[in-house]
Amino acid sequence: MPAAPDISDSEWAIMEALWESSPQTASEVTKTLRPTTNWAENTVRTLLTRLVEKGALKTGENASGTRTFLPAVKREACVRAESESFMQRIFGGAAKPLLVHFAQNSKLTAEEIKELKKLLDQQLNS
Amino acid sequence: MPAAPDISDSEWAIMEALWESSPQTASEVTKTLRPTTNWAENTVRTLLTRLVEKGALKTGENASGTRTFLPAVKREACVRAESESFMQRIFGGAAKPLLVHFAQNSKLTAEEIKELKKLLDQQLNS
DNA sequence: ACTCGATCACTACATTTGTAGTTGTTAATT
DNA sequence: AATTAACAACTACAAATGTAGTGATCGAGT
Repeated sequence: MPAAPDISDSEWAIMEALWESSPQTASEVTKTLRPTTNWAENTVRTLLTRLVEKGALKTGENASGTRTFLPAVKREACVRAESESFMQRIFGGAAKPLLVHFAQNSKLTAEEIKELKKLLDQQLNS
Repeated sequence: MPAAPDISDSEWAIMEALWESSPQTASEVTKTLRPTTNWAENTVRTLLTRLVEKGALKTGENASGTRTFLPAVKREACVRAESESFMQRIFGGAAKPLLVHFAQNSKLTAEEIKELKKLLDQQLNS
């Protein structure tokens, strides 16, 4: 599996669309994102091209011979990479202060808190 | 308190140095960061200037009349802003998946897990 | 007074990012 | 066949970022 490339903000939106459902053609992606971004189709095409260059996407063809795009890297890998670099940048690489920060600054429901506690317990036996 | 401005990667290193100890002159900051970054003094000066323009730093003078720099925004506010935008970008703004991710992907010690659980409990009564 | 090192204020310049526009080709439609 | 709509491939261009270099000034030491 290829290393997760650097994916910018706008590019991330494109990736999400394709992780969500792929393959898609450029115009399909544009339509998918239209409600949120309102980008011109050429903008989407530029981003798609850049993502292919970066190795984040691969291309194929649909039945009518139109180029389609699909992820070449797993979302989970990219999330891990971005998370790692964020944690490094802001929390000096330490997970605990990060978790403390988000635990304190988010309004979590009682239900969510219960689940998180359970998850932490599972981390213990491993 | 001023809104937290956008602080880039390199700039963040400068801010950390000054949150850690301020005021500092440009050459002091350079020396402070030298071990980690090895930046030329002019690089540091450029970043300092940009941060002042952005309103992230203020300037003063030391006894010898040399310009000094000090934070104009609190670290905690910047951490919150960066964290917020990261959570938005990668986890669609939802805290729980983020917490799940980091809880699962970090090797936490038993001690840390205990502390985090306690912290989560405190979130309950509030 | 001259020189040297520190400080300042500008300028420089390649990359990356955000956001398109322009041109050429092709396939479907009158 | 001419028109038009998609699609593809380039080109555009400003702002932000990373990383300095240059030239002017000023105060300290010789």
